[in-house]
Amino acid sequence: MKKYNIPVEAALEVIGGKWKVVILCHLIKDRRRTGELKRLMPGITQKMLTQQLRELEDDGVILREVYNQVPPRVEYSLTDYGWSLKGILDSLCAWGEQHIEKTYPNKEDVLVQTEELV
Amino acid sequence: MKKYNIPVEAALEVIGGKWKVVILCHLIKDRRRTGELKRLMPGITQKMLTQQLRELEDDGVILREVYNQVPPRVEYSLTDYGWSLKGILDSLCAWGEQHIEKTYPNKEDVLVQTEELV
DNA sequence: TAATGTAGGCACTTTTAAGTAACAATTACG
DNA sequence: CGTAATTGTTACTTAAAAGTGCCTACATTA
Repeated sequence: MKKYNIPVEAALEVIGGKWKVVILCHLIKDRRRTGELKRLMPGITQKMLTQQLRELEDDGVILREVYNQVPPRVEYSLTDYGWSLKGILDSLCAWGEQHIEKTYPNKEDVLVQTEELV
Repeated sequence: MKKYNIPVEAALEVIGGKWKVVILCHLIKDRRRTGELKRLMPGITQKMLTQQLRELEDDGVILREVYNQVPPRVEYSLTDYGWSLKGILDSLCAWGEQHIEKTYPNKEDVLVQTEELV
């Protein structure tokens, strides 16, 4: 069984890694289907997306809903437990914004325009 | 120059990875010297510790102070900018605690007793 | 004189994370 | 009948993160 030295490590195991926080930040705004998430995250590969979504699902923070259609339609959303991360995610997003502003004079240089993709 | 799709990625670049949040959680309680941090984080190697501390220093969230002594004495502490992460770190720690409680019936099984090390 | 304690560097190896590419399933549509 | 659309799997490869072992410096202390 996994051992932690301090409790925060347990949180990192759930939302750690390169993609999970980003995925959750999108799902906090809206439920999304797979293809939408892929478009919102131009860098991610199909494999990584599926893998991260599975792990988040296993940890109980997101819900995967399959609609019986062809072509298939799968939607992801936060569970109640996932919503308990809202405070953290909001703070992280806000901190990231002001960090960019602090670090780069004009954030247009570092921020890819994604709004259009939403 | 690094490009982000959403601002939160900038935050992850500063506090992402396996160790940085843990380091910051310790420094938020107290300033620490290198050896203390190493004892508080039994899993970390000297190399990783130094490396992560350097990066945190470069990002302006921690301060490295060298005392001119032999054997050397180096102390790390949060900068003002580092303190702006307090909300996030506190929330993460709290979430980790309740996640352990939710996930494991008795947390003694997963939490290594570190209190004695402090 | 030789060992101790502290912080850290460096070269190298291993492990883990992430990326690539090809393929499956299914039905509507032209 | 062949193709597009959507989600996902699998085997393989590459890149990044982390770990290992050995080395330095130097005043103090035994």
